[in-house]
Amino acid sequence: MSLRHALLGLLAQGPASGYDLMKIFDISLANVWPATQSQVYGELSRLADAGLVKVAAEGPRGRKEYAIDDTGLAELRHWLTEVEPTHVHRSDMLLRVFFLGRLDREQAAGYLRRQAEFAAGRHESLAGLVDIVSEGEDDLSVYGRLALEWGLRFTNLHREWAEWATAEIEKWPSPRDPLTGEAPRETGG
Amino acid sequence: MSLRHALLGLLAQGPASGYDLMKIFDISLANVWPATQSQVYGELSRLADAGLVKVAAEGPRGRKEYAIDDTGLAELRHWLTEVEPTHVHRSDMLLRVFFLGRLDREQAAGYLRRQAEFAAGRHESLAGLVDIVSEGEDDLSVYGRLALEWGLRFTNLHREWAEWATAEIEKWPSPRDPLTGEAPRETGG
DNA sequence: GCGTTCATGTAAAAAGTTACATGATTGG
DNA sequence: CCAATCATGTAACTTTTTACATGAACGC
Repeated sequence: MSLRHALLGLLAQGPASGYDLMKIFDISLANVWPATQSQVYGELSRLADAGLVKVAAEGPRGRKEYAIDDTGLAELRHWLTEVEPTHVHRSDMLLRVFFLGRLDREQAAGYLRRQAEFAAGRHESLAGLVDIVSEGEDDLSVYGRLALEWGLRFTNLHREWAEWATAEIEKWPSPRDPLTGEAPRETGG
Repeated sequence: MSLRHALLGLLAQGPASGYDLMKIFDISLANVWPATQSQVYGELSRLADAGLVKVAAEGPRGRKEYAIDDTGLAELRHWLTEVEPTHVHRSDMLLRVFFLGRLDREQAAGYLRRQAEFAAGRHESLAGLVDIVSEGEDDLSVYGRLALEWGLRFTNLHREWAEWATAEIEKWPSPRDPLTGEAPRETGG
């Protein structure tokens, strides 16, 4: 139920509408916990039903400003201090790696090279965030910078690993056909 | 639809039952794409309905051995070469980091220290896999070793980052209360 | 007036989790 | 014969994705 806690965490900074939260989400939390508009609005309703937040004010265009309640704050604190992170990672990028043996060596190396390039680009775009985020002294900015540092290290690891893996593959001499040196599988199925 | 492709990828190595696949999953793919028994059996049925795999043999205890079809192989190759990885990461561990400002400095540092320990433990358990996995010369082992290297680097990054972040927090002098040096928030809500 | 931004929702489908249910076969 | 392993499935629920639908208010 992390989306729920993400919303509680943001509302702990101060009241906000679903629309506001969605924007904050997109610029700050999307890298660690993406959420869609439809999810955010739905979860806010459920949060209000459960009494963890309440509609503190209504504005133009049906705007509802939500504020966190004491039960919400307690739940947030409980989640932060008592609930072990799940540490479940899914990566379709790494999943593909297991099956790279279905491709010939060049294609497999190409895949990894593209991953290195992707990671380099992602690293640059995160690096561009550093200046923007370095201003704020609010909790979200201060702690967000720790998460950003994680992102910089991660994208760097990603690139380095992919470059290493590319080189690794390229130095294997077509392992399954030592006699001819030919690649065992070609593009056509 | 990565689960589908994970199953196709495993079946590309040779025929297997849902039960077999589940075991292979648990020891090799679970770190990059966890799946439950109920998901595997369900997806195999759908895969068979879609004509990407077929039941090649039936054994004792209702065992169904699935084999990949040409359409399945084509779909696997298409996924490997044409479909961009989504690069969507969810981490409730990092999500919590954004909200660490709700805790006092010691609690926040404690959280990060626990993450460093967790990562160290995970690293050790992956390192233990190296010997086991270093034998196989089949595709899954050969390429799985690349993924394992990723895991070793990742857990190492995780630990280093968490240690860095702990130190970072500990050197902040209760930033929101420079006059008294007292922590601005205490444990009680 | 008109385009942009603000603002909220619903519906359906896909994916993933948890729990339950059932029973055959094998090895000691 | 009995425990462990093999083996498959269903049901209910939660979470996430995608698409659609609607309209008010603001600024120029």
